[in-house]
Amino acid sequence: MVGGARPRKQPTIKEVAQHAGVSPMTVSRTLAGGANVRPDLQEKVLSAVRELGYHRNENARSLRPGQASGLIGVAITNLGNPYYGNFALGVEEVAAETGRRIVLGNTGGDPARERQLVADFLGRQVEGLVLVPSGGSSDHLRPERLGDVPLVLASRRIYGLDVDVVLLDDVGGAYRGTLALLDAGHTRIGYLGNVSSEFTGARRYEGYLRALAERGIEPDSDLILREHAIGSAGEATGRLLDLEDPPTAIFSANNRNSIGALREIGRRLRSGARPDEMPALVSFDDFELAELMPVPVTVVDHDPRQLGREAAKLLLSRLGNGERHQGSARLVEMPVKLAPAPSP
Amino acid sequence: MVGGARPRKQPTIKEVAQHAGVSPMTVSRTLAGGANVRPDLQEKVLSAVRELGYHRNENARSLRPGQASGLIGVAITNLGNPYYGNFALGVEEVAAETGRRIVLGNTGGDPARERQLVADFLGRQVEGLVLVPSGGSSDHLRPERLGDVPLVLASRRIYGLDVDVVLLDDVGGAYRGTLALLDAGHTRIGYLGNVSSEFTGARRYEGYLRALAERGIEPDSDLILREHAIGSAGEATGRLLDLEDPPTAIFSANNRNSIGALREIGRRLRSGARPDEMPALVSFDDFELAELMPVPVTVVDHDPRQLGREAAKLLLSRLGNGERHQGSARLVEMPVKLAPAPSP
DNA sequence: GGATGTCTTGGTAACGTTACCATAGCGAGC
DNA sequence: GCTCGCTATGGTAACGTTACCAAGACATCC
Repeated sequence: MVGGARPRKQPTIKEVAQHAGVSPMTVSRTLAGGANVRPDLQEKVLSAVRELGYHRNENARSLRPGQASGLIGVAITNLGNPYYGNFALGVEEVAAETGRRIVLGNTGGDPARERQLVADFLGRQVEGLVLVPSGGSSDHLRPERLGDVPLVLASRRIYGLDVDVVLLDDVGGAYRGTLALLDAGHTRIGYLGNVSSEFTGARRYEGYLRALAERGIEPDSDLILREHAIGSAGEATGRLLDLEDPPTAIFSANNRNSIGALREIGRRLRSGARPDEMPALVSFDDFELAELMPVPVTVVDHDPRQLGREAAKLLLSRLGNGERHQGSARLVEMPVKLAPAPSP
Repeated sequence: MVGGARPRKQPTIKEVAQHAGVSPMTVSRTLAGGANVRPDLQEKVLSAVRELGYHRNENARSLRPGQASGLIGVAITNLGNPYYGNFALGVEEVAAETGRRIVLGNTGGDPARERQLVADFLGRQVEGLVLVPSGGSSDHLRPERLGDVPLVLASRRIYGLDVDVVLLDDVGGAYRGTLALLDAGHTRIGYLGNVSSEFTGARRYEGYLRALAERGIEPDSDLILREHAIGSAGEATGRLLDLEDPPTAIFSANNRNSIGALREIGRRLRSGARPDEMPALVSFDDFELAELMPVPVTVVDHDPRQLGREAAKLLLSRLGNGERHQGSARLVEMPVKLAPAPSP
């Protein structure tokens, strides 16, 4: 085993041709399906391919005019977050169904990094871009910069940019989640807001307000914590619970906030607080084992993978055939659903 | 806005050259750093680049001999799982630090899909491969198939394949987790096994057995459920709890099993079971809010992102400079740690 | 048998880029 | 003034691939 054959560089079509005793064109034709190539030659070619471990050089292939690269550029803010992981998975699946691959970049929410990634993707001749925007300037996404490469935005839209967008039904989900608390008899409902994404944060807040308004309840600014300055969701929850007239329920606009809130609630219960003093919780974003929590938790559930699939489908429809699909920008809102909540 | 400029195809270096009134070579040199190009021409070139929105065609660039593609192929089993999402993030980060990008494919654990992805990656001239193997034949990973493209395996190793591997310290983690239960006075410790990955499953089982052996406890086959035939972790937990002499603690070999076990425990508590009748749990794989669970949960915590970073570093070290790093295969085991456990 | 058509094969050029070579300009040194 | 050396610029070829064209082989049909 030791000192075995040196790794060889990838063989070219020329070498395969030589090995099979035919011209490169015959190899090319065979690999393209074998039309108008004698079966015996095809076999010779295919066994040469197997023997040498040959793979067509896709980069060289995509160089030829009219040949697409088969790459989709995907830039998301945090791959480690299961939400975006599933989103990327959805994009990957749909891309794979058409034989395409994704080049993936993590922006970490940094606009500079996003610009860099987009430039790199364009250099790699991606056929399209799927992007979870990081905020900041959107100059690098203007049509004259992207040329003929279509773009789909996800989770967040950029005003003034006329491109396809996929979003969750943030407003509807927050509305229905809040309404569920109101229907259960709660009238003092805290709002735990969104630091990470102002756009979805604003939309979810809108849903919360709409539900309150519908029941004629005036929003109480003491109960609404959506500032960036808040140290953590746990701390914010503590502030809500320490109010003179604390909320009996909390609407939490995202996963991170929900986890923080539950941690704080857990701390207080361990310190001797009575369970019926603790608020019920509605969480935008699902999380596991919600049913085992010490307070009733309702989740606004959604499917980020489906969101990714939808984004990819929008993108692919813009690639279509030769002539670009020229329809105007579309906005897709994916439905969310309330998971059955234990009564408060 | 409507009927605005048609999207143009990506400009070429030739068009930039024409626009700037120089030759393509001067453009190329300018973009390569500008050595031996008059400053005034450089400026002309750069403004033509900006004006046309030009990006170098990396595919064409990588066609030239000696030029690397800057792509790393990454194939994982399930991007939606935060474990693999974070793993991929780690690989992406390290790749990005050297200006490389990752092409990502999801195998879904399907060996055929894995073969297909690897072939595609090779066709795209990736500089290296990072793979979470799906099992099945490994013919497509033999050195003569990969040529000069280095491979790093993660989470699972393939015997007979002499390549770099990164693993968690599965044995040690399971050993220490089980030992913690023994130290807390448990003697009947159930084992909830791994369906998804036989390799890590076997290693974790080994750690469990080692801990028992060290304390002179004979493993009881009634307490050990690691068959594929088990319907679900919840059902398996039910079987353990329904034993005449049920375990007072359970070691669960992965996240999925832990969640299933906790769901079953939750069901029984809601049906009136007494909390002190329920087993303590040690879970290999962290999960959020473990501290809020109705039974004491200790987790064997680890950092999949770091695992990904390590995998990428091993890979990059094989790329090094011109001549391939020829050292023999390395095996890296990433440390895990026990999260502080509430006493049982 | 000759014209016509179909099938098979190979040569050539081009995709976008840059290493290499050639050339021109210019200042320094004798 | 002539060479030498250096800088700046451009032309050419090649990377691996395949569309297109040309040409040969062979069968078909009148």
